[in-house]
Amino acid sequence: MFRDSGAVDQGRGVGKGGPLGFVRVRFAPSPTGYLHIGGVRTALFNWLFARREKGAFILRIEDTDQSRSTEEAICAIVEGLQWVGLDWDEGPLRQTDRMELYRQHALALFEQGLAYWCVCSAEELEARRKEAQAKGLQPGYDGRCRDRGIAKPSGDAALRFKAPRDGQTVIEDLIKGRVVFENSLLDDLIILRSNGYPTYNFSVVVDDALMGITHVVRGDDHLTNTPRQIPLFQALGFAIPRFGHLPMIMGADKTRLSKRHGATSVLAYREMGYLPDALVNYLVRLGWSHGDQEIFSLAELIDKFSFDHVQKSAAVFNPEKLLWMNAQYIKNGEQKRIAELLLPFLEQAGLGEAVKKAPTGWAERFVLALRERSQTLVEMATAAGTYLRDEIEIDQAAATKFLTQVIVPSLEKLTGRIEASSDFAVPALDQIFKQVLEEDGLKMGQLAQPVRVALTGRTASPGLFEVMELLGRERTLARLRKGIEQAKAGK
RNA sequence: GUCCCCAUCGUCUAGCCUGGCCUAGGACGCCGGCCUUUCAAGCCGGCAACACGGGUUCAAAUCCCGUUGGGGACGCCA
Repeated sequence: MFRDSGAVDQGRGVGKGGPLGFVRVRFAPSPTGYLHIGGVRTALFNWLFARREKGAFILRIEDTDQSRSTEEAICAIVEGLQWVGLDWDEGPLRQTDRMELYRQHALALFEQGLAYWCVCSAEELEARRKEAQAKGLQPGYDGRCRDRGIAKPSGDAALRFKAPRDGQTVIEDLIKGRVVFENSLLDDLIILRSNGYPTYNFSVVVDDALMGITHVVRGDDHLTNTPRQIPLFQALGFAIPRFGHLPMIMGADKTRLSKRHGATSVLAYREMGYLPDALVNYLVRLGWSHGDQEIFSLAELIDKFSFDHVQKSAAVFNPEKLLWMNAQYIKNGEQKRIAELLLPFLEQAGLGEAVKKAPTGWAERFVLALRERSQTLVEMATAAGTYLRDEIEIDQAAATKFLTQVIVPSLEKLTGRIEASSDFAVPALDQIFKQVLEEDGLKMGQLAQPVRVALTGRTASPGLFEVMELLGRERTLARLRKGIEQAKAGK
C-alpha cells in the first residue's frame, strides 16, 4: 500500500540550505477518520508550493494518540491523496515509528534544565482548569511543579517544557503577516505524557526539525500553537522554519465545515462522480486567486501558485460552484479519459455487461453526446441506462403530449424508410428525416419530439441522430415501432 | 473570560501593500433574452457588495484608530 519511501534519513540535519535553498514541506494529518476536504486543501497548497519550488513534499502521519488513530484512517488518507493526484516524495512516515527520537529529545531538555517532571494528575489539572475558568482566570497550568526539582518521579509523571515567561514571540507568517504573542500568557506545556508518548506540540517540532522542514504550512487553527512551538525549536537548538497559516473552510452557516454541511470526505466526492481535477481546481480557488481566472490546469497552478495571493479570511464551501466546476471538467475533458472514469459508474449502475457488448467506441460516443448535459459521472451513468437497456419506461405525460394518433403516419413512414435504408450513419438519417418532414408538411419539432419520446421515453435528450447512433439500428427501430403502437392507442 | 486571526455582491474573489484609472471588475447561483429538433451547452443582458463610526488627505474600498460582527485557540487531542 505504501509507496517506497526511499532513503529517509531521520537524523538529517536541519533546514539544509536554509532560506532560498531547497524547500521541504509536509502534510501531517492525524489518522482519526477519513481524509477531510479541508485537509486536502492544506495538502494541496503544500504540494503546489513544493512543486513550484522544486522542493520536497513529505507525508507524515501523526498517530501519537493511540486511542484514536486507526489503520483504516491511514489507508483513507493515502487513497484520498492518491485520488486527487497529490504525490509525496517521502513517507508516509509514522510518528509511532519514531518514539525513541521524541523521548531522547525530551529527556535532553530535562538534562539541560529546560524541562521538568510534573506529578499533577490529569484529574487534578482538569479540576483546577474548571475552577479557574469559573472564576474567570487563565485556564492554563499554574506551574506548581516547575521549581520542585523532581529528579526521578516515583509514580506517574509528565514532562513539561519550561516555556519562556517574558518577552514576545513573533511570527512572520507567510499568509497573515506579522503576528505577536506575549510569552507571559503561555503556560508550561506537557511534552511527554506520563505514558511515555510525546504530545503533539512536541512531536511536530522534533519532526519538522529533523526532517528539515523549511516551511510549515497548515490550517490557521494552528496559529496559536506556533508561539508554543517556536521556543521548543530554540530550546532544542534547531533552526526555526517559516510558518504559513491557511484560512479555514466553513459551511454555509459560517461554522467549521463538518458532516452537517454534506459530504466532507474526499473519497465521498469520488463516489458522487466528481473528477479529481475539478475538486482540486475548486479547492485551490477557495482561498487563492490569480486575477479573474477560474479554471487552471495543474501545470498552470504549479506555475502560478504563491502564498502572496492566498486569502487571509475563512471561505465558505459552496457545493454549487464545485458542481459547476465539475461540469466544466466533464465537458472539456479528454473524451477518452472521461469514458474510462465513467466505466466504474456504469458497472455500479448494472450496465457493465451492456457496455462491453456495445460496439467499439460506444462509451466515447456516449460521453460526447452527454457531456454537456451531465454535472457528475453518476448523472452520466444514470443517463446511460436509456441507451443500454432493452426496455425503457416512457414518461406518461410525454407520451400523452407527443405520441398521438395524428403523428402515426409520419412515424410509420420514417420507421419504414430507416428500415429500408442500408445506411444508418447520421447524414443518411438526417436526409431521411428531412424528406419525411417535407413530404408530410411538418416542422422539425412536430416530428422530432414524438420520435424523441419513442426513442428515449422523455422530452429531453441529446440530438436525435446522436441518440439513434447510440441506440443502434435495431434498438432504434424497435423503439420506434413501440412508440407507434403507443401513439395508435393514444388520442 | 483571555489571547490570536479576519471583514468587498447570498457565495468564491479582483482591486488594498505602492490612495485618484472604481460609475467597484470577474465567477457560481438566480432572473430575462438569443440560438435551437427538446434538454443542455454557448452567447448577451439584469439583480446584487466596499460592516459601522471617527480620523489623515485636495482625494480613501485602499492608510490610522475605535466599535460591531464572524472565526480560531486556551487538553497528559492533533
